[in-house]
Amino acid sequence: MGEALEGTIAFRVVSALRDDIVSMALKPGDVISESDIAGRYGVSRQPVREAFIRLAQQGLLLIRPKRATVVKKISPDGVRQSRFIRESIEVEIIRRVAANPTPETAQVLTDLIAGQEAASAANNSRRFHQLDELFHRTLARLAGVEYAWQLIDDHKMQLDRVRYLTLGVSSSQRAIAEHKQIAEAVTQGDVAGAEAAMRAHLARAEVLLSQTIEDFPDYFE
Amino acid sequence: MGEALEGTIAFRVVSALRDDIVSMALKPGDVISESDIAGRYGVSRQPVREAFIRLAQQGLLLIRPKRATVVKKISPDGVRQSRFIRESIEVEIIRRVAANPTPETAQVLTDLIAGQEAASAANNSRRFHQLDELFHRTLARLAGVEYAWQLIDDHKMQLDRVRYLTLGVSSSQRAIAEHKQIAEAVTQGDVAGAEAAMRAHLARAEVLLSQTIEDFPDYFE
DNA sequence: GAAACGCATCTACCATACAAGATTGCAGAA
DNA sequence: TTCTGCAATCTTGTATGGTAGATGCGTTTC
Repeated sequence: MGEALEGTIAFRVVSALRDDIVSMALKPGDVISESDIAGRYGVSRQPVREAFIRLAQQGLLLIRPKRATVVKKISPDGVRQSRFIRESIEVEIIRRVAANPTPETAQVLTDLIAGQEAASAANNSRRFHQLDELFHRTLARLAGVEYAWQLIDDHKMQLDRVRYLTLGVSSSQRAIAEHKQIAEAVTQGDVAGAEAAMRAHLARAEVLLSQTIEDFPDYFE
Repeated sequence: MGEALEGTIAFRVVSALRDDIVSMALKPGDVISESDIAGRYGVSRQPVREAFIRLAQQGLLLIRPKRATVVKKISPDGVRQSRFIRESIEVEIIRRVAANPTPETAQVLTDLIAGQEAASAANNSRRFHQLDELFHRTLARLAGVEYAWQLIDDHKMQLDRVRYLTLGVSSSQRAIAEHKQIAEAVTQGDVAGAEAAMRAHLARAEVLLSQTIEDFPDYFE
């Protein structure tokens, strides 16, 4: 659904700022001004301003007119609703895929899980994370709604910020086991089972939020 | 999740252009330039440019760098996936509401339906449409995920453009009957029944798309 | 001492000028 | 006639100056 203006200064600024925000190099509550960022990147204020607009629309910045622009604090309720949205869509996806399983489905999913096991054995957590995301995006593709995943991805930025605060906690073994459950139910055409497995998989990360809020109260609103 | 810069020129331009696009006053494929719109509204290019960026991010405009900006044609696949997203979320919403029905729930829903019957009797289609939308948004509020509705609303713009091409076709009587079915299942705590009723309600508008594409091929990609 | 006022100084917003890529159409040559 | 190439003229992208609103602090006043 988006646009395509790569190569422009504004686009580079957007990418750089988004990475800084999601990786917590820019912390929630930090105030940044157009002039500030413009000077830091050696560009004029104009493309920076446009980058601010884009990032504000994605929920990462809060523009307070004539006052300042701040890195948006993480909204616990926003995180909750982002999870709701993700679960709603992913459940519907897994239903559709499980309702019409094909040989290709089984093959692709088992390949991805094998890749995750390899990445886990090699302690390559970055690769593991990439494959984890690819697993979910592939399900969306198999359901014919790849754009829907893009939507989830946008909202996942909010969740990723929380995840970045609690790095290393996730057990890759458990995630792999859950992916196997999902894949098995899907290939057998077990719609209800696939849905239950997906809900369980998504619910597992839930517990972290309240603890994270206690650990980093200044980053939440 | 959004920002809050009402009162600015850019904001006014965004609203005006969005209304023009959704109402088909600006047709898919129409080329508009920053200077063009700026002159038409008596403002400078700057706020218009920012409005373009926002609308492009919402999927209504397509900015082709150094070439032109065009009103985005309607993507049949995009419409299909927007429906998928809406159905996924609204089904999950109705499940949650039906799982925990309260006296307030029943009261609010019956009030809204009564209002729709009044609007239908008065042939006030605009009012009817507002209440129809409010019915769905209220369900989101009752489920505690009002922001999720805002997400649906963004995507509904695509669907609304199609609807605008087929105006007057919807039977308000049938819509009211379906709302009653949904409300009844919800107040009785019938989760499965509420889900089925909601799916049927959302599925009813499906048939229009292929016919609309044949009638207005130039508006689709 | 405390509260109200005013000014310096931030900010984002808007207007304008310039730059550079893309398109169009015409002119000239093959 | 057809193709090539250049130039005028579109477009969006970027830079910069000025404006108005919001803030914070020091001064003044009661």
